[in-house]
Amino acid sequence: MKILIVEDEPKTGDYLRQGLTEAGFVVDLAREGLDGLHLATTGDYDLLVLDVMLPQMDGWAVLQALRLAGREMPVLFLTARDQVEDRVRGLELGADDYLVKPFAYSELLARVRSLLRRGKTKEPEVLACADLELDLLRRRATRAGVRIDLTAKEFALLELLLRRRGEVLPRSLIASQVWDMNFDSDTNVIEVAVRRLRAKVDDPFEPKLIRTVRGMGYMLDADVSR
Amino acid sequence: MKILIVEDEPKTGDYLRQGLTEAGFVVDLAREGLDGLHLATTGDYDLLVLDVMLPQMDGWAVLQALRLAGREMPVLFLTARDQVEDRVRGLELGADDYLVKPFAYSELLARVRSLLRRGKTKEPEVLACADLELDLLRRRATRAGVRIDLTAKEFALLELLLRRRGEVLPRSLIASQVWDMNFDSDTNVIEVAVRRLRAKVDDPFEPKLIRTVRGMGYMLDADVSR
DNA sequence: TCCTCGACGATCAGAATTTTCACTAGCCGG
DNA sequence: CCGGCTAGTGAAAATTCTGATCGTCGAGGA
Repeated sequence: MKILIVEDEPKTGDYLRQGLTEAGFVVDLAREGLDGLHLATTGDYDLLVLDVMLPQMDGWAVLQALRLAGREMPVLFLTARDQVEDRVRGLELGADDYLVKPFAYSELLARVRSLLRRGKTKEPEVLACADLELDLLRRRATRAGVRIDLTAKEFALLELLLRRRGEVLPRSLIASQVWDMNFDSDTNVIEVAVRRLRAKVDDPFEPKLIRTVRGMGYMLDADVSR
Repeated sequence: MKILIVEDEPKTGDYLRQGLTEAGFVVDLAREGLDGLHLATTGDYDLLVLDVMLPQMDGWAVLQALRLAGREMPVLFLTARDQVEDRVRGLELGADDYLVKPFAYSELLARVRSLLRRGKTKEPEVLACADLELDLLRRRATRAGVRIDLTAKEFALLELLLRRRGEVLPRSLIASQVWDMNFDSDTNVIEVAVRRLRAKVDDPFEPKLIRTVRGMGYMLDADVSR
């Protein structure tokens, strides 16, 4: 798998190159937009990692030119915090996913792998259940059209519940997914987290979506039965 | 590599078995102390994962009997939170490392690998520099004999600094090790974390050990030069 | 059927930790 | 000596965890 990185900032560029190389990809790195565009149109890359902020020719311009040239490989955009609007703009131009700096290495790998796996077929970037929606790209939730701000843990928990909607998720699973923890033990972080999530997502609305399954775990479902 | 787990609590047991199996180990699981002891003395295991709390025959008893029988394989003890005293007791009896429940999967793997790697040769479990000591097992720091309580992040940071004592650690390295983050960006978490660590570890003492290397990063050293 | 007990989950407030933000101080090159 | 950049600082905000207590469901017995 060949990946092209277009990133002017040396540290980030090296970090990306090293990280992706270690993960077994073949990586090229362009330090500025024009070089990047040139390489991207000539070379045979499976994925492009593209910084939004570039001197001279910025990320959008590169992306636009690339698409005009008929190149359809998936593109992972790197954007700085508080540039969420960039994302929307980029999405319209045909970016495939976003990563907000600073980001965790595990996050980077996950996105890259996901993009490569699905190729051009975009996987749903919005999870939904009844009137509850979770936009994975914008990292934002909505219920009945009302925007809901979620913290990292809340987001992770809701994402898990939505991805496995209709299934009962045992605490141990939730713990291992959301906390990377083995739970045995004497803490009730999960209950508290569910409480917080409910307060935002269920309390002000009907019907209640997060259901407790006694002795088993939690389930998210729009089912009206009983 | 063959590992024996002795754990009565089904969830934890299954979690451990599954986790270690997936990591490529051959795993046996005993549900109670006596079974565990029997298997451990008969079978040919490279490592024992032993819960402290067991019905009938508890972890210490198993360990003791095992050592009496001349079995010298490394032992990883599982203890519940707030049982730090258990640790001391276990250490005296010849346990090799501890894991406090609940624990992260990554933590488990790290400990297991480390124990297997070093075999019977215990690697230093206390890092030190001048009169500053960091006890990795008890997760406790000490300076000039004074005990210092550290938070998770503080501990991780200090451990990193101590492990690479005398080296200048660039921010990007610290970020990737302690935060698993790519830093680019506009936050100063590292500065703040260093500040907090200094407040505990350096402010009340002399000489100052954590040095700032302008434009480069941070370094921990007892060097008196300049 | 109704009651009681015990286990499990819910809830809340407070504490601890971590992050963000705004501002200050210090170093370095010109 | 003057900016301009880098690091230090303090305080507030945000998030997460802990611990205590309360409520509720359901099994089993009266």
